[in-house]
Amino acid sequence: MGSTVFQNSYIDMLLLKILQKKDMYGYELIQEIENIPNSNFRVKTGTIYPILHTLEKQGYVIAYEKSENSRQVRKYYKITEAGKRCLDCKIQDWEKYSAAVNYVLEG
Amino acid sequence: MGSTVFQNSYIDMLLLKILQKKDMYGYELIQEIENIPNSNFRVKTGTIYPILHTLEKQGYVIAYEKSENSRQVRKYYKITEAGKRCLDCKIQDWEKYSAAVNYVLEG
DNA sequence: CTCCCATATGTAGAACTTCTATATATTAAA
DNA sequence: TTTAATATATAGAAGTTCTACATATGGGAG
Repeated sequence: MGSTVFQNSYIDMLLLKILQKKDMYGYELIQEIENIPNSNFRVKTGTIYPILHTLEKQGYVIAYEKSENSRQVRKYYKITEAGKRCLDCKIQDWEKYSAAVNYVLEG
Repeated sequence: MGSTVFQNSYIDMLLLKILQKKDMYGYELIQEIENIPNSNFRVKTGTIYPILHTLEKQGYVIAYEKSENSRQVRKYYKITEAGKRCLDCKIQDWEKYSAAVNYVLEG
């Protein structure tokens, strides 16, 4: 089955994990990721919006629009139960992957 | 500059790290990676040989042919000083990356 | 001896993921 | 009023890995 271990940067996992804490809109997620301390992470809009659309198609998040105190409408994303299960899988994959990499580095 | 944090699966790093321990040929490296315990890593010949050729062009490894006790000629790869410096950089990148991912997962 | 499988290296093209570049619209500040 | 930050979006390029195939040697089974 899917041993696509080496074609996975775990952005999806990070997005789902962040959304597990609270609903956010795309632009907010970009800043959240770029503000991870000591990371220097950079995610482009051309990366994140398509990923969010895909996660939505897969049923891992649900999108809804919300306008706070003005006409400005933002598209919020909420993690679903399926998304939480998917997140658990991806976390397991990550732990297995990072443990294996660290095994080589320490061996 | 290169903040391409999310397009790096660290196969190069693993190869260089393994070659730091001892010289190996391509097929041997594949088995070495696939035998990492609890990893399920799978690397295809179509992945590893081009990467080795690239590492060679970059001057991070040197290739030499060796035939042990028969006509069978194998292409061994040896890490260079530049390769060792590159490895140190990649390890630092990995540690930064994995620490940041774990920060999100634990946060 | 011959067939098959594991070993061993290699390449072309597909597929997937992320980046670059651009477009559009709103809001706040200079 | 014009600039920058906010906010979403898409097309096409670039980078990385995978699939599939080609080729060749060596060892074991029959």
